[in-house]
Formats: sequence, C-alpha cells, structure tokens
Amino acid sequence: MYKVEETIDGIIVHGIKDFVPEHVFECGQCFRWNKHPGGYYQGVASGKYAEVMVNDGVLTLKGVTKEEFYDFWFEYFDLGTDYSVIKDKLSSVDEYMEQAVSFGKGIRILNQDPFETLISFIISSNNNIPRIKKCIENLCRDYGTYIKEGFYTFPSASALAELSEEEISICTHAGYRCNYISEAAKLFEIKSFDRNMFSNMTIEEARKVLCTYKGVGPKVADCILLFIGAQNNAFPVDVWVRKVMSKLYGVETPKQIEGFQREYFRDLAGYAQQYLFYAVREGFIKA
DNA sequence: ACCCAGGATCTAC
DNA sequence: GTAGATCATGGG
Repeated sequence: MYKVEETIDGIIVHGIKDFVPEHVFECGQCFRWNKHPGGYYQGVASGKYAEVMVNDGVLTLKGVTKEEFYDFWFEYFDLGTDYSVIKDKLSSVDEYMEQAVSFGKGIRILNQDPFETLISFIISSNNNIPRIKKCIENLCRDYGTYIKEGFYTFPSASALAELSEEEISICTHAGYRCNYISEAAKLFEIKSFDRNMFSNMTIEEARKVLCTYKGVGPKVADCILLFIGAQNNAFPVDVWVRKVMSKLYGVETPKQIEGFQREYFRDLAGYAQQYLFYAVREGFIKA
C-alpha cells in the first residue's frame, strides 16, 4: 500500500494522500509540533522525535527508522484510514461542510498518547492555544526526559503525580488547572486508560469514565476520545463549534447540539467537527 | 479597565 | 437536572 525507503537520516514513504502537515498540526488537536524555518514540522510524540514533510505524495520523516514507522508512526498519523472517502461523504452533506473540507483537506486525526492528551486538554479548558502550548512545553522541559536540544518527552504520570500543586504552578502558570493536573495524574497512575479500552465501550460509557478525572468535563472528554483515536463520533463542543452550530444550523443548547450532530454527521461526527473547527477558527468560515 | 480563550466545578434552586 | 457565579493567566 505504501512504499517505504530508508535514507541516510530517516525514511521516505510513497503513495501518501490527504496529508498536509500544516493542517494536521495546526488544526487544534495537538500542541507539540512546530513549523521549522526549513519548511518542515518538528516535534515529539510518545517519546519519539521526528521531522515531518509531505510533497507530491511523498512523506519524509527524518529521525525515524523503518521499524519505528511501522511500530508507531503509521498508527499515529492514521495512515490506515482513507480520508478521501470521509471527505467525499462530508462534502456532500451541505455547502458549509464542502467549504470546511476543502479548507482543511489535509487534516488527519492523530492517534495520540492517552496521558499526554488527558493533561493537555485539561490545560486547554478556558484557555487559548498559544498559552496551552507554553504550559505544556514548560511541563515537558522541567519534568520530561531530554531527547535533544530543545526537545523533551511529555512527562510520565508518575513524574507529575509526585509534584505538588505549587511546583506545577511555578512551572506552568496554569492557574487553577494545576490542581486538576495533579489530581488527574494521581488518578491515572491508579486507573489508566487507553484507546482500545474506550473503543470497546459505548461513547456514553467512555465519557462517564473520563469525567471521573478532575478537570475533565463533556468537552474535554470528547477531545480525548477523538484524539487518542478511540471514538470517531466524539464531537467536542467549544466556543467556536458552539457558534457554528448556532449560526449555521440553528441549534443552541448542549442537548440540541448533541442530538443534531449525531443525526446529521453520524459516525463521521468527529471528523466533521474537526474540519468545521479548523475552518471557523482560521476565519475561512464566518460564524 | 474589560473581554476573551478548544470549560469545569461548585452551589443553589 | 440545570442556570449562574467563580475559577488563574496572559494577550488584545
């Protein structure tokens, strides 16, 4: 399906479709990838550093071996999913979706690390993306493992669990969320979760479990379910999506939105949400 | 000084 | 079960 070749400092993958790194990394699902002046994205996922570039159907991954690609990056970038099918279906839903999909045509929903996603989206609540990224990078620099100059792993649950709230506060400046981070890390040590566990539950059950972690409510729970790749029909509703739902579709309350998106987007709700969120937040769709 | 950001929690009804 | 106040932080 894909042809993979090793190079002197990484690999190249042929036959790539529907993959624009800027769309993938800037659409709000992850916080630890940044554009390098050299034109590629660099970042760390699950303890592994990579440089990412896509040109004419060829994915270049520097710092990655063939083995690491099959063991990890293939799933991380969701390369087993054909986004052409998803985009065709969503584009035919209505004109807003057609616009949103055309704008974010290179989005792929990543399969991210559960604990990192949990903590990252706890930090995201009532916060803006630049600050979220700073909080997370501070956390990684102080309590993650050094990889190379300027790059660290995301801290383990046990590393964060043994910190005081004050230590977390001094490090992150995350305000009242420091208590949530501390409590969630401690609970995760006792009661962890993964993608497989939540994909074998109904979405309602999975949400209920996630909301037992302090700082996780309905919106953050859906972000976690979607961005660890457990539930493709999770539909996170933040201030931007709320605006879209109100102005484009005339649904207001959380219950109205839930009922509408389920019926309207079905099993593609998560993808629909992400195309809409990206297009609205970037000002391509006015709402 | 005020408003906002990928909201959640706590309290009161 | 649901409306309202409150929660730290930094940027506009």
